Amino acid sequence: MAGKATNIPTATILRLSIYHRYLQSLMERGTKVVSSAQLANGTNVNAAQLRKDLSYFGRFGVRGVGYNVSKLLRQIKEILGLGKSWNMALIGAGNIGKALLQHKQFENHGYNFVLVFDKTPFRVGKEILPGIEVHHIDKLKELAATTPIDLAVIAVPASQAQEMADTIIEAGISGILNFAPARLKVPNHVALQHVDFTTLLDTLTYALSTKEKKGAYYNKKKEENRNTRWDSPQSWPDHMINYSNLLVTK
Amino acid sequence: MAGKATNIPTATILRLSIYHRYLQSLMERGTKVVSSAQLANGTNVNAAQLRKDLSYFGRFGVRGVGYNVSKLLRQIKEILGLGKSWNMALIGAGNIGKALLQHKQFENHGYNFVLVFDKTPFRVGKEILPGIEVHHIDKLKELAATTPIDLAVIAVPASQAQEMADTIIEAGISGILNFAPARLKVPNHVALQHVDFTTLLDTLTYALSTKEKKGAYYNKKKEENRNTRWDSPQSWPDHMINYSNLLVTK
DNA sequence: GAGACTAAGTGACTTAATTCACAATATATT
DNA sequence: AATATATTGTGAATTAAGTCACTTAGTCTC
Repeated sequence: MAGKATNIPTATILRLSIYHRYLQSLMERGTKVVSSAQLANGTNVNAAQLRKDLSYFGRFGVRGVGYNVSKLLRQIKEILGLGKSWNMALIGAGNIGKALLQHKQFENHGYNFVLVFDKTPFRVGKEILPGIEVHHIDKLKELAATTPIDLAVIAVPASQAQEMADTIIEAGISGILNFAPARLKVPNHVALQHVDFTTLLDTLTYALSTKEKKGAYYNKKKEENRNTRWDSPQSWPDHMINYSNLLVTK
Repeated sequence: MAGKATNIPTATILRLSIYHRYLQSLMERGTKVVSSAQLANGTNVNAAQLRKDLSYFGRFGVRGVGYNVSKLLRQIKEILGLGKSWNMALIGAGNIGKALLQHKQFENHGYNFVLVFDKTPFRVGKEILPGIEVHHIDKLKELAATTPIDLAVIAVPASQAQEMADTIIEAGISGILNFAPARLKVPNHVALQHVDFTTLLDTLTYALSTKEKKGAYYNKKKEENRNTRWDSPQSWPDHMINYSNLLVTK
């Protein structure tokens, strides 16, 4: 059935974005049609899962044939709300903030920083980049009234992050991408994602530590593959691909 | 039972890191003892889940009392493999890479960039920061032999990311944090995490779009809370906290 | 246009993660 | 030392996510 009202797994949305990106690269390469197996392989996903992910939203393929690349691309854009351009405010003009501002990828995808805020005295009022002035965070609500903001990106120290989030929400913004190492509390209508460097690194060290200590959490299941060498980088044999680095951030 | 060999959910490891950080802040504030309820509240997690997370590794609390902050902190450090310091190589000395190099948080947590690589001619051989020279990526294997590297951070364009990952793995490094917008394939013994800005943003726009269109995916379940106002930032009423931004990256 | 073939779509099943709810065990109090 | 109270630890129940395997519906060939 098309476009069910069933609960859509959060992970599905994330994968949709990944399919989207891969489809774009197929598009650029001039590929017209793609099968669920190919698309799944290119994004490290199970083919049935890909089909199920799409099935939450409709029927986009042709049986016996596959998916039309440009059509599916358009449809995923529609689902995710891409296609239009989104205004973002950067909160925090430090190292990370500045790097994000200069990150080309964002504008290519329709994400544009239109306002920058900080509260550190020596930053406020300065031009952080040619043509981009840093405003005091107190002006957020006022400026957001004239320049509508869809999303806010928090890149301040942990100690200030919650306070910034509250300010952002009070200004009527209801999407937040948080780079500060702190788990924010936001009311239910606000969409929130965390980018948490050290937490991700910690999961890596855990993996490395257990490998050393117990000798291969990994190898347990895959011991039979020992003879299968992986000497040809670029295309690891399928059974050696690491599907295990799942990640959850609340 | 303590320290079971049961399969430990990946999400548990991630939350352990989050508890760890919160415990550190409690420590700094001088708190000696904390209950699962407090700790869970501070990290936006269900108290039973926190206890279960810990139970995979042992029994760390005292019934009727709670957890000793410094003791639990030490034990989580032990589990995650923190405590020692980890050598990292940065692959890609562009905007993001440079920002990561300057990111103080890393050294505070025992993560140190000891080598920087790139392949862009005008960057190689230059000092990207005082005292830090950029090496050509071809030297990775050679230099990694003298300076042991635990983790590699990829911050190159998507088109080069897989190639870099292969090089890294060939040099014997088996932990990767990838900032490039591409899903990498790595053999099973390699631990991998993705930091995928646009994908995260896409999940936010999805949330915003569906809210607009269908009017509240969110409110459905929480309609009864409409009368409960959230006018006091900093402490949103519990039932309004957004627990829904789960995230998965394969 | 009949038969062979391919690949989407999906209900049923399996596996994994989360939450409940209560027994176990500690402290504090009188 | 008996009772009240607090809070952990965990088996059992629940909910959610992922995979299998089959049905359906297209295209292609002769």
